[in-house]
Amino acid sequence: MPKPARDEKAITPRSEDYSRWYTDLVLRAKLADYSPVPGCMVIRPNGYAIWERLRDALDGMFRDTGHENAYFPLFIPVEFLAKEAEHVEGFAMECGVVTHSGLEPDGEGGLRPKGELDSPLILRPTSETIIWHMYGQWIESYRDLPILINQWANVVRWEMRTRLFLRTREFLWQEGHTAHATADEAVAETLTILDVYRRFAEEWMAIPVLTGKKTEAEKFAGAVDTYCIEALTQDGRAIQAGTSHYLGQNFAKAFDVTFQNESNQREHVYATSWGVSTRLIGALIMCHSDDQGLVCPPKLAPTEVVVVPIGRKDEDRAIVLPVVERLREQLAGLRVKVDADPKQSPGFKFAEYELRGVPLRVEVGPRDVAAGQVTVARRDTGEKTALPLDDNLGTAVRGLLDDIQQALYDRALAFREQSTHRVDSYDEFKQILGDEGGAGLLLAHWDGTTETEKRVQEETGATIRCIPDGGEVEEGSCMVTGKPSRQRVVFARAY
RNA sequence: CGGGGUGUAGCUCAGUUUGGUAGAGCGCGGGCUUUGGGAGCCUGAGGCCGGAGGUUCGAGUCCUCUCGCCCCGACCA
Repeated sequence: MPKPARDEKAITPRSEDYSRWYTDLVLRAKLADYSPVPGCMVIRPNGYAIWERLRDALDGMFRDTGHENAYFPLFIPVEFLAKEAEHVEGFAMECGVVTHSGLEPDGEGGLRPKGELDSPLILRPTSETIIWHMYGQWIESYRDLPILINQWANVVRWEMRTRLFLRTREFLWQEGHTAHATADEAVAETLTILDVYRRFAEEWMAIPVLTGKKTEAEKFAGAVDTYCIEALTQDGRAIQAGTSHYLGQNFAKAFDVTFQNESNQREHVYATSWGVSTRLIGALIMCHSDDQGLVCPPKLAPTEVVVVPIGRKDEDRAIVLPVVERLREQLAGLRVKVDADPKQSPGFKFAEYELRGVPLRVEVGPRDVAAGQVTVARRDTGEKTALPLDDNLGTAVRGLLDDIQQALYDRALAFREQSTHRVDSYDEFKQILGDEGGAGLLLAHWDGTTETEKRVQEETGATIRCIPDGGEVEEGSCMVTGKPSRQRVVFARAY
């Protein structure tokens, strides 16, 4: 059944099907595309540009906190994975494994793997094992510590159910791996990074996040403690946006990495690891965007301002284009794109740059020039205002970008607050959660056992997202078992 | 791997009931007219109808086999 032309050009509205809206947006905004290999994605220039901004900002923050970059290989000997018991259990099932090298004709016009490797290699699902193998060779004394290394890399996890940016079989991320002489120092490192992640989410992505500790069931395979930043999407689901792990001496013991301390005693090294991935782009989309497409915070937007000159007749262009040039000078230093392509209509361009999430659009037409102004449209609110074409224009535009950055954060925070519920009984919990879909964050008492946590997950689909930091001590009783609890934890359905 | 669905143009799909020249919308190329919210008209290009076998004078359509993909269940940044 043919729909009206207008509908065919729009993406699926959120109210109709949130998950289709998300996929439509990613594809139509040309952020990413499906790959011929199921579960993998191609990150297209529009999406990769966001990743680059995000990466560069984080990279600066890592450097500011004393870290340096390095690169470890994609291939890991399979026996490395076996060395840390919990780690194996967590990752064995989702490892891609390389068993052959070379190809030969299969006799049917195709190719088949040729030489079987003596020992299979795994594609890193994360790099703790190979890194700790190397650290074992690099660390002898406390004088070699700490080691504060980060790497930007791809990793492979053979997931069964995938979604663009949120869960793919190969994804890009950064993984920090640090080695310390004391537990205190390693824990401090874990928390330093957690704070970097929190600040990054809030200040760059304009996403308010909860920070906290994961439960035993949710923590990283091989960690002593996993800390996380957890965000809330518009459809009321929690999304883990970053994790920072205190690994204790688990990997040092597995790889026998020891150092001599100042009193000449041998001790196992203390470790941390921490990471954020291209999933952040998924979180960004789900937190801010609307039915018109991507809404990108100015600080992360590859293009902050798009200038659309209006009018194709030569006399119109003669009036408009000089003004555009003047604008370009006033906006120097900002990421500005001027789209003067005469083959596309202004209306098309408006819709297109809204789809792509450009925070601010400046329209310059003959009517504006005649009135000594330009028309400025905010992506976050859709609001159009006229700005006088004078020497303050550059300042005004910069001010608007700052406003948008702040407004996005404020809006997301208000939404989170309004979507957070304190619940005291399991009945109330189930009622608020409903049968399916996101239902916000539920703060409830929990008895601290994995059994109860699993039961809640099986019965409601909600998981404990974190035991929040700075949570007030409040004597209570577990909503399920009635056993004592001293703090509320955060439950939600999650991505 | 268990349950359900679906394969026809780049995309979304009609056509299959009742076998008879391969279709529409969007997108794409060219031309003219257009330009303040996804422009209009004209004109083109584009298909091994998932694959193999069969029935038939004739198969997108009927029969058999096969393959791919999608959705739902166990895992997950």
